[in-house]
Amino acid sequence: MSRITSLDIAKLAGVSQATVSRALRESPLVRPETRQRVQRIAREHHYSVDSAARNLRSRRNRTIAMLVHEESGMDSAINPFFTSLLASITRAAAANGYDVLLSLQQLSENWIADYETSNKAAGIILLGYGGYRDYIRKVALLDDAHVLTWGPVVDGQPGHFVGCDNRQGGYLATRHLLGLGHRAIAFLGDTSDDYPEFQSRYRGYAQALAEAHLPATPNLQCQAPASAPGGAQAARELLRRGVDFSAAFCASDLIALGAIRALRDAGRNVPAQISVVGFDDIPAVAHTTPALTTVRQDTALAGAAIVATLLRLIAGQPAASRLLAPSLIVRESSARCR
Amino acid sequence: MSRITSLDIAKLAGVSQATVSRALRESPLVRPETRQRVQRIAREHHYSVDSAARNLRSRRNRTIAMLVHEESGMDSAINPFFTSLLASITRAAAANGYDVLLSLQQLSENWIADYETSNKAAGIILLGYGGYRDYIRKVALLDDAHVLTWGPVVDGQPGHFVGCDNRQGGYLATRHLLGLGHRAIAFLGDTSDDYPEFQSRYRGYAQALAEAHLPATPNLQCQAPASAPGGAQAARELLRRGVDFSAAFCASDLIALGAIRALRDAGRNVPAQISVVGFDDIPAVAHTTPALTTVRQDTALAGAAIVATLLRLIAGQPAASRLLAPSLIVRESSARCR
DNA sequence: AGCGCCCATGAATACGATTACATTCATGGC
DNA sequence: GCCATGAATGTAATCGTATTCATGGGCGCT
Repeated sequence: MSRITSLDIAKLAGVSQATVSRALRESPLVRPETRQRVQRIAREHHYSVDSAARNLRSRRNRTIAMLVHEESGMDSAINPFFTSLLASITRAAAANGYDVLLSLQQLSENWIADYETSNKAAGIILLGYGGYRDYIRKVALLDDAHVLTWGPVVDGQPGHFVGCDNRQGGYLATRHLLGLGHRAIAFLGDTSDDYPEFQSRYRGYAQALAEAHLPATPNLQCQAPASAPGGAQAARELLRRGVDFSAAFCASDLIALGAIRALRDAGRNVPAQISVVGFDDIPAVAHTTPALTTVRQDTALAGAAIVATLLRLIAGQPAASRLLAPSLIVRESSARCR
Repeated sequence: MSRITSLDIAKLAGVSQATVSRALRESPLVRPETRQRVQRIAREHHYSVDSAARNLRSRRNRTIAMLVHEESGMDSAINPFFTSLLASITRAAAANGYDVLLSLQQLSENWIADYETSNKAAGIILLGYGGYRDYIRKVALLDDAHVLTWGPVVDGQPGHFVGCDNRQGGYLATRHLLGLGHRAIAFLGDTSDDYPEFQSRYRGYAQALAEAHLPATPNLQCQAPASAPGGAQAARELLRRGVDFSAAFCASDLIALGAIRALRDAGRNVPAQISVVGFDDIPAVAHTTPALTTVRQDTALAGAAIVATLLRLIAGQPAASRLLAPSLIVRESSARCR
């Protein structure tokens, strides 16, 4: 017994296969009465269009691929921030009638071939490739591909981007701490070229300090890998240096969690003695003790913007890169400076 | 200029299109020399097989769909535990040459039609549908579909399942607390039929108590929605009752985070006065203060088991449901009873 | 009444691969 | 020396739908 096809439905409905195809696609070419009858019969027989045949014949494709960058040595966790982004992208795609293909990728020369050339997806979203600017540039130059990258928008760089205004986020966080009376504010995060987002956050931090006529002391800045252990290590390093500080702006929530950890272990109370601000607003940090003050990237908005932009690219329309405004979420980990 | 096809490659290589197809599929029918030449030419021209045509003609499909249940009113976060499961499933699928289609679904009558009937995927993985047993049963009876559910295995229930041994997890957690000298141990979690996993965890809890000749007092049990606010609310309710307890086993990490929150707000120190154990080992809880003692579900193993089982189903081979053993991760939130 | 036009539908073809079947050529056994 | 065998490749049918082109019938207009 083989699969039921549109031809079977056609026979059952007493029309031609072409009419079935048209009826199911809501074509105005078919009489409403006929359309409804065909649709009813199709439904009753649990028929649904074979997407392979449809894609082949129509030379179109309602799927987008989400490639999440996977560090080679990394364990099985996706960056928690990406989780909610991923969810909202999926939702936005579904709202536009698109399916989402998920893939965790290490850097590889030919995934474009694997996805778009092979007609598996009409477009590609890159998550977490921030540190691979050269790579993205190369991809952007393949103009038969539709690629959108989540990440920092850099003027003059080829390619299409949607990202958070990280500089603005860093600025908001630091202004918040300044407003609480803090003057010695540390920055924890990796500012190497591998993390352009962190660089922008640092820039916002420095800008806020400059506006308050404070120098961005190198002593107060500490390289931290983007993880909780990294944050803990950086905080310990800071304490070891013996510099005085009453607040820390951390380039990610995970760094902040680790830092709080290390500070408490060293007998410093957060926020009573030291205020801490994170970045991302991952789900857990609203419920930790103390609940984390952080910068929220609006993932629902981001997902919608990403999908909308990619669909424009796919449709061949011009699409501008976009920067989304983050917002400050004040919770308990930041307090007035003694 | 149209897409490059296998026919173009055939002309370039001076062979027939059929030979190209065979060469690219590593068929032993084609002479190694020819095969390599064809492959080289295909590579040089960035050719890759059109998956729509391939799927159509071969009536096969190397894609599996992951349907994550989405509560109607829920905000944009996927249950954090699913994130890592999702990652490891994707990884396991890729290792077997399968792509993964991700979809967030509310309950709907015809997603089977949408995915498998329409030939978008060869099989379906259900995540988070634990509370919809009737639904799953109905799906299981459609034997032209290949559906695997992550969730509790119930004897005699139709369908295929891979899940964590929740009872065993609850048992381990409770034994751990008993071993620390606790006698009044609370249970926080929704034990209604909507959460069969939580029911099992509760059963393990009750079993451990019984073995220690302790009753499972209803007073010590508190319904908590599966979220941090739910956990906080349940903890407050428990305090309001005025029952004495020195430890709490929470049915999920989020509940535990909320409970710790509420306990601290009420002036009870964790773990000095009250020990708390969670369930899931979501990424953040290793780094909170205090770091959470919890039951870990091995997601890497789970992902591999899920994919392996589903592929057996797709291949038409018999596949048994599986229960995976969880393990206890002792951190700081549990301490010896005073 | 006759002409043309549009609306609804049918017939036929094309999408790009996989695969059953046919063909060719060399080899070996007798 | 001839036929059977098998390896390597070519030919052609086929997968299920979208779409182009052809067709017929009803309707308005003169």
